Amino acid sequence: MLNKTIGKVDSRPETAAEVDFFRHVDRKLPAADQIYQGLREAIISGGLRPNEAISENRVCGMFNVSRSPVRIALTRLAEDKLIDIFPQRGSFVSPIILQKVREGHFARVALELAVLTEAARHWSEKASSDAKQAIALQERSSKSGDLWSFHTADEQFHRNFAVAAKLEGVWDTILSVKTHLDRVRHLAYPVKGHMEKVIEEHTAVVQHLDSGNATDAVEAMRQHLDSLHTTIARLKPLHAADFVE
Amino acid sequence: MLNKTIGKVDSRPETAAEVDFFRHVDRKLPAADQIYQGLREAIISGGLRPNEAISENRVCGMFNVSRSPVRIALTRLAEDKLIDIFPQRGSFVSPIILQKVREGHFARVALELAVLTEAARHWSEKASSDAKQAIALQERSSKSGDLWSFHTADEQFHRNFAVAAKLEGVWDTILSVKTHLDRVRHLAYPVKGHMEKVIEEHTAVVQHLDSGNATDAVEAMRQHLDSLHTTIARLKPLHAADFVE
DNA sequence: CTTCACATACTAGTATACAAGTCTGAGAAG
DNA sequence: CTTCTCAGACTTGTATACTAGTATGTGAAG
Repeated sequence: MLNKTIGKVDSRPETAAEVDFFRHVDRKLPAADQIYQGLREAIISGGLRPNEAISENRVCGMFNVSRSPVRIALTRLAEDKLIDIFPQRGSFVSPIILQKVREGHFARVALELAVLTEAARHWSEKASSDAKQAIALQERSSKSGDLWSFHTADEQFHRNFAVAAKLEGVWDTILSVKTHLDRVRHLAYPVKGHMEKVIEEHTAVVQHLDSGNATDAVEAMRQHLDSLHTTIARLKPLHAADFVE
Repeated sequence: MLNKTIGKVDSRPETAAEVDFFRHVDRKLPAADQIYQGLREAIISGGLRPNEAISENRVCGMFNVSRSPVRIALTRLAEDKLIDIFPQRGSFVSPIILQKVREGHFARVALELAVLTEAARHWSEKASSDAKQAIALQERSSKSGDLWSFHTADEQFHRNFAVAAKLEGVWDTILSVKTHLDRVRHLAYPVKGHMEKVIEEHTAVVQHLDSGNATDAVEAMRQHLDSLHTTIARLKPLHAADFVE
């Protein structure tokens, strides 16, 4: 089925990033979606580094597909500002743009606090147990040192409030504004004690909600979210080459 | 340059919507972007109606291009939830999903009020005159009855606050959450007195800011944004076939 | 008349071919 | 050695060909 072009690309040696992150796509599902998700995770988690060249043909080799689905995926990543496409010149992983991180943080705080206020009005046994389950998952990931599973459990925790507020669609918006924060966050995870601190702050938010104190829960969440600011200040000098603005 | 396939499609009669909204693309700029923008405007403004079939080949005929850039554009529209793609079955303009409208409204209010609060802290002569200029533009569009230019002037007015707050990127987020609201809004414009009311409310917000009263400005903006709720309640029975949920 | 089988004409997903701009390096001219 | 030219190997953008799944209408069987 695949012609010589694919065969040639497939037979060349792959870089470490490609071996670690990418496997052949499931042919029963749309290839473009799998490529988009795979590249997105790789960029956010740092497997593909800022300013790294990422030509369409290279991605074809990573996933063993043609350029058609690859182009769809790259266009979506460009819309997310995770890559920059320069026509006839190349495509590159975006640097981490500090202005975008600031704006993403601003939007995330506004949305999450509004959602949390609404979630407090609908707080239930189920919402509480779902939140605690997500925290337990983070504790396991923290002990085993699995950064990506800690990250997904974190998202599950925050997403719960949107579900509880019956505003699940707003979570998709939060996810998209969070994108550039997450790139910074993944630089912070290796820091000793970071995961434990996050778990403590999550626990505090749920305790306030369980005791019916919405105002304190919102304030605890605001502090939790704002702790990213100090993280950025600490990381900026360590990764100057990956940041702009 | 173009082959017989395009020629054939090009020679068939076009529907009213196609004649009104679509012209050949500018070959100096990326076709996919122009197709995306053109279709997006057509869907939001109602030129392409909810549930209308919109196959890739049909779009090829509208813009006189091949399927490659069309697929890019349709994929992006699907991500915006403006169309639904059913593999091997067809693509269709999404119905107006009331849950998405509610969630979009919730997110927009949270973001715009946060932005406005920040803008008030940086309020300046220039910001004030820019806002008044956008209002003047809306007055002209209102008198001439140009719905789309009224809409773009409305966006310019709201965008000003993001610029004043030095959070221009947040406006892009507001734009994307606004999408489904705008589809409803365009059904509302023909209502007598609607545009005049919007202009009054905009004027009130600027007056509060000019007199340094941030709290009143935020409250006036909240009322302005919430007026959409009554609009939806009024429109829902008139367009039941276009709405779901 | 009803129902089932199948040819046909769609659909979107994927692969490939071609177009056109950009960078780079080799080699000749000075 | 320096500088210019140009061929060739990239890049993304666009067009076309092919794959496979789906809807529909026609005609035969009952």
